[in-house]
Amino acid sequence: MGRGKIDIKRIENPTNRQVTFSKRKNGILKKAKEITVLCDAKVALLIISSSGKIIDYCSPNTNLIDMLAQFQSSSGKRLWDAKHEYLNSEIERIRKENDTMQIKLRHPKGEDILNLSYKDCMCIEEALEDGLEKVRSKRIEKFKIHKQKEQELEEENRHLFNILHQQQMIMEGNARGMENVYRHEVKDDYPPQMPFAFRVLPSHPNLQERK
Amino acid sequence: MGRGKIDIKRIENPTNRQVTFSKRKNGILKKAKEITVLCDAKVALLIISSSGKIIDYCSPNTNLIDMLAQFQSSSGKRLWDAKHEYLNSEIERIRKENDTMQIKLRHPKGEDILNLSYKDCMCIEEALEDGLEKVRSKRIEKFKIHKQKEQELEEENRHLFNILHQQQMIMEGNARGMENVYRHEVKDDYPPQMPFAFRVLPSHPNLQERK
DNA sequence: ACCTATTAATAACA
DNA sequence: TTGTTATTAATAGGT
Repeated sequence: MGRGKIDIKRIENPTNRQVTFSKRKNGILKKAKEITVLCDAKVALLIISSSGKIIDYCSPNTNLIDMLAQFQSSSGKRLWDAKHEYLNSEIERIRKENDTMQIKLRHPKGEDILNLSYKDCMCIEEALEDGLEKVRSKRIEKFKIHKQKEQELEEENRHLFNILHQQQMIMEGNARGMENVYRHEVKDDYPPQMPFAFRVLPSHPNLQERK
Repeated sequence: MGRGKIDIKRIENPTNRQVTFSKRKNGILKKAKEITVLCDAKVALLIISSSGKIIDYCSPNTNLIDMLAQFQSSSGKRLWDAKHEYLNSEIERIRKENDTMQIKLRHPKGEDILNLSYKDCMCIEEALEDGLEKVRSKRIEKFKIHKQKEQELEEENRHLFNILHQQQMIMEGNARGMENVYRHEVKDDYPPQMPFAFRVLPSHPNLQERK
């Protein structure tokens, strides 16, 4: 059909091929639409040209997913089922792992113990004793570190307090017009308008546990 | 094209519709094959007749899954991606749950403790003390039950032993032709050929823990 | 299934 | 791309 018969083989001329693709694509699309209407059929059509252009069609009374699902279930061929099955089995596997852990998490709380064997019961008890000992020793270790830090901070505080006190003595003396005996030892120039209590606060913040 | 022009509307005569379906189906299939060869295109075609017959075609240089995947990724339309994404997110969610539990399972063993806060450390220690107490009391409970069962079995064993011993005395007496004094008290008739030791075994099986 | 008159599709060209 | 048209291909209706 056309000005001459053609062999059904790849059209080498790219322009020609492109034109033929465009025309025949329309032809197939038309045929697809016709068979759906004439014969009450469902058609899904997907064409990808050599240049990568994608044309798709699906009968209006259905959709691609449904058609593919129907194809899959009735032909037994796998499209996405295989992957779905894999993912589902993976979920089931992890869920089981999860359940096992859930049970293991209850044992240290003393739950679900009675239906265990005496031996398993003993194992849990021993594990708890062992764990308790470890936690306790580590906690004590932590406590010692905190205590040491506290001592260091107190020391530092005391030191800072002394320096500030000294400085304030000088400031106050200076304000009254007295001789500046230790001027060279102090670098900072605090405004002397502030009352003493607001400038020196030897409290102990940061010794409490954060977070 | 044909002996007369037809309107593109549903063919009501079922036989006619079926025949037309068959012919046009072949026509579309031929066109699909031709465009693949002529234009170096890829075609996937799925036709389902009104009676449920499924016809599918896919260009030989590809396959349905690849074509659909290509369609999916380039058109953005969801075929199976949506479900895959859901399943994947579900897997991730459960995995995270899992990881959290893994960590929680390590704490009662005294692991991963040092990077916790002092407060959390104390919490774990207290939970362990509490759990240990519970497990221990339950274990003791179990032990008491076992002990009681053991006593009962020992009692029963003793009783059975006594009966058997009595019976054997009678048997042996009988074998020597002595008078059967307690014949009416014993119902079972043991063959007296066996030596004493093989017949009575007052050992204590089943008192060990099974499983 | 096959036949064939008739319509539909399309190859080549513009 | 789109349109035209000579020519081939598809197919409706009948067997």
